[in-house]
Amino acid sequence: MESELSGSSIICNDQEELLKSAKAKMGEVKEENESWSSNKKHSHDNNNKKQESDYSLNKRRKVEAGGLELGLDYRKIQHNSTASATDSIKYSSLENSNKESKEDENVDTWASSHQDLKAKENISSKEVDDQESLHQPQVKKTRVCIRSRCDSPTIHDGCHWRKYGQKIAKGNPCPRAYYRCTVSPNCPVRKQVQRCPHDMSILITTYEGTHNHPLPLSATAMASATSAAASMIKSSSLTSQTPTLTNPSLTTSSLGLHSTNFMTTFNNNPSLISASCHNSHPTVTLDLTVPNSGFSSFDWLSSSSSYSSSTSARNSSFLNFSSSPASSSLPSLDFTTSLPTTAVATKAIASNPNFQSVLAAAISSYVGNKANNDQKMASFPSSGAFQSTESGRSLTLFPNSLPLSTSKSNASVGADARDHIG
DNA sequence: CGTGTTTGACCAGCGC
DNA sequence: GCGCTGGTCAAACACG
Repeated sequence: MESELSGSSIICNDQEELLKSAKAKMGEVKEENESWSSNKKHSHDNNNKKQESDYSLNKRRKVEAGGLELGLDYRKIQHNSTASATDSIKYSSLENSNKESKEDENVDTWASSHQDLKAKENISSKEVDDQESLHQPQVKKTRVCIRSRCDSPTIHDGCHWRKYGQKIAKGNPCPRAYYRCTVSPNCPVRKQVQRCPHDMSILITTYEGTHNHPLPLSATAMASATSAAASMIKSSSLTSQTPTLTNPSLTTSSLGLHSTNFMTTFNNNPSLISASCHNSHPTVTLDLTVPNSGFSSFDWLSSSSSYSSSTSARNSSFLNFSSSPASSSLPSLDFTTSLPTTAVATKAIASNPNFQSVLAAAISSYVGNKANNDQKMASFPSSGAFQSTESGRSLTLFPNSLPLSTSKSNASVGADARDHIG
């Protein structure tokens, strides 16, 4: 299973080589630059100004951010976040088309540079790249965004990450952290972590790339979810027909009762789903932070923590899918036209097996995590999913891409989101 | 000493 | 062309 999952590529399997060659090129360029860097620095006032601007801007933003960090002391902000819980819900459910789009823009501009490099290099990679080049020539990498309520700096997804940068993004007082996978030296996978500016309790994690190495068990659930999500988008974009489940390991039958129940509930409430469409990056987003009906009975709704018990009402999921217009979109959906389409999209997505697989994987993660939490697990969970030391959490796969005027859907799965990072 | 984080600097893309 | 912004690099630093 592990190899199976690790082999399920999210986007492109040969990014390693792409990055290698790209980096090699960058290295060359850098060497060239360094040979004349002194000239450059002294002769180009613009650069100096730019540097000062960069420096002062970051300084200013840091001051404005008031020392905010990705980590979150829930107790400190509880009243705040609780008070803003409804706001957050409103934000997510009512204003998602606009505000969230803006937020997504902030969060989802990730790794475009790699795409640019890729395009520039015009490197022919195998499998997926071939498909992408053939069918999605202008589509950027698929990304999977996970929104979760989490008081730690990042969610623990089982992989090993190394932080390589942090930036204060425009429009968000919270810093955005950049991580790369260090399980394998050349693993191209990156992730971006940022807190939602409208609800500091929500952690937005965006994944991009495909692991080129076997994953630890604890990471397979996330990998499965992201892989399936990306596969769904890919298949949706590659064919006008209903996409097939590209990851056979992701079947609801293998995900346990909760997943099945969720699926049933979800399918019985197609209105909980909607679709939105953006340009550029096809992104899948699953947001379980928005309350909704029909899922409150899940026993893995944690009530063990003061936070979760007091805020269980807002523990739910919010499911979204979006894809690039350029890559078409979900089957039977025309995101470019009118938007009673939301209802149509909702149904189409709900019936999309890939969507279900994504959902199932995500739910599986929670279920597994919850179980592991209950056991105060200290090692990799056998059921996959996240590794957490706290009970209760909510997971969100979120589609960032575009602000198409479509409204977002919500499928609630209340899970108190308190992902914990290791 | 190895590993990971912090943070100022740098670069490229994009919009005006 | 210029400035803004996001993403990345890499030296310095922290930690076990």
